[in-house]
Amino acid sequence: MTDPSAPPRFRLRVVFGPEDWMGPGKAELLEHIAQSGSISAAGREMGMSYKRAWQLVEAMNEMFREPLVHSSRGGAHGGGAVLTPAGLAVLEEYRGLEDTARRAGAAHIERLHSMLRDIPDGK
Amino acid sequence: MTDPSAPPRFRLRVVFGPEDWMGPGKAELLEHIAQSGSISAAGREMGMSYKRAWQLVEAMNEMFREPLVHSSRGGAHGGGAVLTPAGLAVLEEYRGLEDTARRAGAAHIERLHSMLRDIPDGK
DNA sequence: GCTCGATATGTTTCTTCGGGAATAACGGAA
DNA sequence: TTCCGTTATTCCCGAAGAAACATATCGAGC
Repeated sequence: MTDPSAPPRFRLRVVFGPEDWMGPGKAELLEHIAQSGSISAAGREMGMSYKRAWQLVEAMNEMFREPLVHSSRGGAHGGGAVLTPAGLAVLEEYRGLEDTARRAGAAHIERLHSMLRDIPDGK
Repeated sequence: MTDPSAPPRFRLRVVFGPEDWMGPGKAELLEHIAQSGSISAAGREMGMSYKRAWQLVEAMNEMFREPLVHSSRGGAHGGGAVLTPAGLAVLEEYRGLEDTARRAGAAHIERLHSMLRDIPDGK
């Protein structure tokens, strides 16, 4: 989850309620599902157990009016999962939020960064 | 930590490295220390153990070039803690970042919010 | 109808995190 | 010099959550 090699500068979680929130992990999971067409493959790519990946998917499917991920069992390759239009919309909205917030707060972040003891890197 | 009564809409963590980050909890702790003049009182007010509060203070003091909290033992009332100028600066910078990011992303958040299954409240 | 790969779900084990208790140090004030 | 309330630090333990393991289910294709 927390990538030790290239740490993200910015983590943003939108909290709607005690059980309902949208954050970086879920967004990344949606992206991997969209790309791989599989929950298990997405989890594997993220170093996340299938169970946890599935739990996150279930949580997202329940918190939004329409499910974000459509999954199917059996069949030619055992099954798979795809993003619904709602899933794609939520993902893009979240990514847009991240970009917007990051750009708007860049000056603040830079100022905080410059106050650190050991600056990890100039850029 | 997660307030059940009035859930915040927005949680923002600036990650500088695996060990170094600044988030809502640390910011709130700084505020309570500034107000109460005591680490233990601040922790108590936040429903946080003294141990944890102190650990967070230590982490902040080490990650920034200058310590954010100056603490002293003994004396008239047993001791206390105050924010250094650096502490005040970091706090204000973080709050500024939060405000800026929240305002900039308000439209995105509102759109995500409207896609929820059960909208907690109209406003 | 058997196989295969992925979804779906339960069970058990393990690790991590934080709380709580216990203790020491400190220094002004009575 | 004794008292007091806070900082500082260590140790033990329980709860929470993730990981690991174990099955069951499904459906196209062979």
